[in-house]
Amino acid sequence: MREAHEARILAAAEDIFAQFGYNGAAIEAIAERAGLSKQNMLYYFPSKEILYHRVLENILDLWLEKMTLLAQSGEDPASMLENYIRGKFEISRAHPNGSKVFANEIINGAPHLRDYLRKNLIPQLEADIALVRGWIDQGLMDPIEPEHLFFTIWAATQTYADFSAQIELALDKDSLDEADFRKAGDFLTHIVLKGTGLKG
Amino acid sequence: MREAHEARILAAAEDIFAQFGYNGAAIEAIAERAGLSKQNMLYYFPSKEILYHRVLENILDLWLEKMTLLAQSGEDPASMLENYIRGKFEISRAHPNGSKVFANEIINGAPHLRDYLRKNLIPQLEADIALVRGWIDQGLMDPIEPEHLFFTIWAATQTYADFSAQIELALDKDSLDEADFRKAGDFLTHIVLKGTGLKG
DNA sequence: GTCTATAAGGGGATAGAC
DNA sequence: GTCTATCCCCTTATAGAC
Repeated sequence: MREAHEARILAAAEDIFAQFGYNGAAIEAIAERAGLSKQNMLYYFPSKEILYHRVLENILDLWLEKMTLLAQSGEDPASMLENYIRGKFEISRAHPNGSKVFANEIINGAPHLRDYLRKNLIPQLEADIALVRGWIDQGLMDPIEPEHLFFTIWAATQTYADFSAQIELALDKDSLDEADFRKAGDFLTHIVLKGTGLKG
Repeated sequence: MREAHEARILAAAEDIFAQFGYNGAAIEAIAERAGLSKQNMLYYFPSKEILYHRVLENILDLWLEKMTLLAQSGEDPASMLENYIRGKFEISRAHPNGSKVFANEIINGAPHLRDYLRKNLIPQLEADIALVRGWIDQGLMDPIEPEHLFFTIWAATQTYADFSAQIELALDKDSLDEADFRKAGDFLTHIVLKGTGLKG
């Protein structure tokens, strides 16, 4: 019972925070979307701040769990990198609102998130960078700067969630479907693998 | 006099809107940064909404003026595309806060901007896409989907402005300098030109 | 053009009955 | 756990003197 309510509230909060940002989101709007009164929702999440933290946490746990290059199952660099890219697109497709909440937070300087990122994201990134450097040292890959490879992949995959309004406008569609994400994945995979010298 | 005040207010507004979003930005904070009282600022810009519109307008005019592939002076596709990429990086470097205001707006569904983009951005994009299609038809370039090329370039260049908090954390720097932007530009240029078959 | 004062509303949070 | 009622602060915007 409590669990079901919390889940509905968290889902509603993700939507509203994504659309209006932290300050623009009214907790009353979140409660309404979850089918509760504002006061009742405050029984489950005593403050807006606490609710927001929980939403951010959920997204980040999901991301960090799945999104390390090292966790990819491929045998060779090209397929590991492709798996990583496809995986990030899949998260963007499946959780666009979570991505938007995160994006809002980072754009505003990551006031709630700085420490969490330093402790959790950065170490993963360092390990992935070391892996790529190894590939370069072995002559498997062009001598690019691995940091910028990751920044570019993150940006290019998340843009289909975060900037969907602009992309929908450009593609003249009401919403992006799986085919759009597949094409985007095809494109990025193509230029990353070929562009880094890993393939063709 | 009026002009000088308006310019200071607009600059301050860009900073504050970038950091706090539309709703989170207090006009008093903007006024303070501009060195005026809130009431006095309201003499120049009668409402928050009007001020925000002016800030958005300024950014977009700058972007649209400079950022069409067709406007690049290069002779061949590779140098035109490189100029385009370098130009977008330069705007990100020079106007990070403008980029953030724009990003906030798009993430939140572009409520103030939808019509403007449809009228101004989309036609430019269509023309640029047609140009790239021409290169593909002439066999100068791999048969990629031009839309996604542009989405990727936009995302990868703007991320150094919008997500600077994350990137600074990853690079362990207080702020990004020209060298960082140059390296980012080198990387993106390399994988785009090589990845699309335009070079090397 | 700039100031003091204040109206008007929204929204987060609490109190307390049931 | 849910409801009614309410407090209180923050913020936008206006009124009016100088």
